[in-house]
Amino acid sequence: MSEENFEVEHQKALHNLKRDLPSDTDLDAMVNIFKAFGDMTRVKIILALSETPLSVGEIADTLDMSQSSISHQLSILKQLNLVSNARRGRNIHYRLSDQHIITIFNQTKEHIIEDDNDF
Amino acid sequence: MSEENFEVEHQKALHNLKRDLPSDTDLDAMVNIFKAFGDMTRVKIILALSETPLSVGEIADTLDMSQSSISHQLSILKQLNLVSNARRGRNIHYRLSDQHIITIFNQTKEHIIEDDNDF
DNA sequence: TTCATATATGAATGAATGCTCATATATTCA
DNA sequence: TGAATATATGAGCATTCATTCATATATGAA
Repeated sequence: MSEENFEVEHQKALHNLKRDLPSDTDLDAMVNIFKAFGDMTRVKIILALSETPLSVGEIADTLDMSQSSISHQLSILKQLNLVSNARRGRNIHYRLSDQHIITIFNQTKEHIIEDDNDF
Repeated sequence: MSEENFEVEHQKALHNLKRDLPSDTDLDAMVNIFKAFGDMTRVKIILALSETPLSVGEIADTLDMSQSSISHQLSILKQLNLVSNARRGRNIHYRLSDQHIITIFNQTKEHIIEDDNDF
């Protein structure tokens, strides 16, 4: 494409952008999910749950963190429908609510790996 | 699977978890990328750049935000190799450095959509 | 070189957020 | 029912972080 054509196309795209960009309301759900993924504790919880359902105590044990902290984080993940829970005898077991989550994690890992190849 | 077998498998998985969970160092890169995605401004920047390369000023204009704010956010995205830049005459044009990013966004959108179907 | 334009950057500030501590709630077992 | 165990929750605190403001740097035009 010629330089002039690039400019023309660029201006067209630029003009449409402001109109076409999703609104805050539309993006909110996505941003909130990424916020949830942007914390080491929550990522570890998710990775653990991707192996097997776990009780709050088991997660706290596995991650060497307080019961309270894990419970707080689980409530955030639950509110976003990233995990679900169910009582199982004396405990409450949490599980991933959607396998998409792991796909997203893997995709991100791939991005990082390709990045490292730049050296 | 019987209840007893479930318990046995569960205990095995639990035992392996602590050993197999990636370390903070391993997860750091991923968490940082998700942190970057967990901000409305940066998400909008990325969505805009997915349409066409843009200068700092054009992005600020499109998002109705200050030049300084956009520049700060771009420097974060650049440090994570999510965008790259190149001078183009008087301006500096930024572009997405990897199409993976859009794939991740779309995957996340799908998660949200499936979620909504629960009602 | 001098002026104008585009971008980057450091400090300051207010808001958001993760953890802890104390405590409330809920379930099981004796 | 009462004690023990598991989980949830609210307040407080320290930290992180996004934006603003002021200013520095860099390029192009005259």
